[in-house]
Amino acid sequence: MEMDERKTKILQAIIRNYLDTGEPVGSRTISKDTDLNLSSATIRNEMADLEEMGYIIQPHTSAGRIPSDKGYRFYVDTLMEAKEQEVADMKDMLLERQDRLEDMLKSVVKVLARDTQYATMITAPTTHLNKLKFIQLSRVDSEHVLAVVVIEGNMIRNRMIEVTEEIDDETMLKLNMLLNTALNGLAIEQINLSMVAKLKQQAGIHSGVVGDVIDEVIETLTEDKDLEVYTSGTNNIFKYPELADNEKASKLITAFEEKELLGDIIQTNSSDENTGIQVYIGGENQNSNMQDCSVVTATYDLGDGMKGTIGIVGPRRMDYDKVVGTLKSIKTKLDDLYRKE
Amino acid sequence: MEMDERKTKILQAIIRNYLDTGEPVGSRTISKDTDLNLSSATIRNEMADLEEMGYIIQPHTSAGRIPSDKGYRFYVDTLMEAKEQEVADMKDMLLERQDRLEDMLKSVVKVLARDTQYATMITAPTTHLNKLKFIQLSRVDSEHVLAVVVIEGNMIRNRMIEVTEEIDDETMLKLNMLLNTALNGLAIEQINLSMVAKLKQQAGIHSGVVGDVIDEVIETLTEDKDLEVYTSGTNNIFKYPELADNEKASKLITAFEEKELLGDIIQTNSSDENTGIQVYIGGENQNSNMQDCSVVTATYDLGDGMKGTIGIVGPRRMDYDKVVGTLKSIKTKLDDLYRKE
DNA sequence: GTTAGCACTCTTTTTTGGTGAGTGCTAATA
DNA sequence: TATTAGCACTCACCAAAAAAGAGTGCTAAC
Repeated sequence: MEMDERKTKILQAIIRNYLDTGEPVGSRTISKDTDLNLSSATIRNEMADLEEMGYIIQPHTSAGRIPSDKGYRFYVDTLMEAKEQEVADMKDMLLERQDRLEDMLKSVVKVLARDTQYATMITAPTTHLNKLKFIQLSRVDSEHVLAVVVIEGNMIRNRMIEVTEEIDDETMLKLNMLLNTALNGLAIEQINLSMVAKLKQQAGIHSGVVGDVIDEVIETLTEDKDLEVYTSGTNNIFKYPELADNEKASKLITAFEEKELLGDIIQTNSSDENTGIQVYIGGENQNSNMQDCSVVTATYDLGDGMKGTIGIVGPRRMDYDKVVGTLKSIKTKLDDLYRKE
Repeated sequence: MEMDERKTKILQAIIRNYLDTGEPVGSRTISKDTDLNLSSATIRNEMADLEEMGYIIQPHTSAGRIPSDKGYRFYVDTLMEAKEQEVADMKDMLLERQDRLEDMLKSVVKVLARDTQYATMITAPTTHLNKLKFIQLSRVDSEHVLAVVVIEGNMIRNRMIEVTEEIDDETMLKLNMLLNTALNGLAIEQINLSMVAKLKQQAGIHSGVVGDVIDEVIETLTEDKDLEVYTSGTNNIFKYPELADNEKASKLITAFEEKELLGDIIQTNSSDENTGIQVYIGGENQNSNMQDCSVVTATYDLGDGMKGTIGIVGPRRMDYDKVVGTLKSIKTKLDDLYRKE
């Protein structure tokens, strides 16, 4: 059987209606809602076909139809009209460009959650071309040396190192010189054991400190395991009965608290290169706790290879048009924001 | 009417039983469960008295009794036997002393949630005697200067500052000297406007940079607003029917996501000075979203005035003995841990 | 002071029957 | 041949009724 224009129209009507109401939609409704001028009986025949083709499902005999994952997929891929959505407040918020990236991200998810009424997550950007930019060792007190590591994209990490030996100012300067000269501009692949050994040797009695610093550098460069994730509007899942029963809600809450979702997705990131937006519908989700949800993600890019992901999680019958539109709009805003510099 | 030994025993039996089952407990049960050898009829009389005194409540005629907040309070204050509880895994975990405080805290809440089956939170320690220990300015590239601020207790903050003017190494050194000499060892109260003005003046054309650094210093010293909070086991609330209905769960989830609870509590911190442990039962909670919960908090102290709070949130009928015991044990472990140095 | 006995209350569960939305199928229609 | 009217049938949903159970308060006896 083939999809023709009339079937498409009917499917679209069914999905639109279901997105609105959340109730199974019957033949009579469609007969009245579309401009096809067909009786409910004819619609029923068509609906039987659509069901056979796998686009819609009947929850039980004598109920209307609801879209299947395949149906939603068809809708998202070919029927949806995602117009860019302005997000209230967002513009002002981004213009202020809060000086702490962290605060900015927190605001974004918060506003996004309030605007869409779904649960939202965002990952802090991680760079994947990780090059070491700068190392600074400073003596804080007689027992502590502070190592500050800055990588391309101005991500900063600190490590307080305990030292047993006394280090005078001059030595400190030398160690700084030594480390910066040797390591600056390098990526993780370019740092090897013999290099480390040589540096330690050059540091003489301070090889311990140098070793610790290098450990920190390596950790910083390879770090993506504990990527920072901010969430907002988790409670929104209770607005959708299909997610709100205890068992499902519990799983979702855990997934949000553990911030596991976006990590999973980023792993398998086959994000659409054109738009940077990806839609995962119900069973399409890898994560078993998300099988009853749809997830829409957007990859944002702050330049310098600093990329992060925004995710919106809602029920299957989420308002894809709006969500995709909103994400598109935010994505471009974020992309532009830092690129302008 | 007065509390006598028999009433106490009966009250204790009622509470113990209710903590176990979550069902209203009837006179017959108590008659069998205690060693008083009294008939259910006698128990009924006593229960009527206990109700009159406000220690127990009858949800409806012809149901058993459940403890009131006052009843729980009596139990916690005088009946409970909180024996220190070993937490499985915890010992090993702390011995390893993960070098990142953050990871350690995350592990603590996680283990705690798994062990108690309640929802848990922990705040990163904040020092309240905030003295500036050390400032380090470094040139990262031609447009960026990195300011690192360390305060007593080795809390570190970074700020990347954009500069328009070129700054050579020597000037950098001078600025560092200037700032450290002027500010080190000071608390927020000791930094005043005229001092800032003078510093800026001494910095000449670099007054902008100095101003930014001082802003960051002030922010760091006063910061306690966005105190870091880690949570775990939020989903545990679904294990207790009295918290699991959608509306209540939603509120709780939000409170956890927004991390508002511990902040509230820390504000009004009248923490028991002897044990550092505090119990808030139902309506005793300030936070309106928590009126159906009990919260047990412990203040831990890493020395140098670095204090943080652990919170365990569960239903009114939480296992106070176990929770208080566990918290005591963890608190002492944390207190000892860093003090040993 | 304690207890047995009993009527009474109130929740919870099960049963029952009715209602309505929606379907699939058949036969008539354009 | 495609569409439609008509109709019997299915099934979730709701409300009312009935039954079961747990526990109480009170009275009278011990």
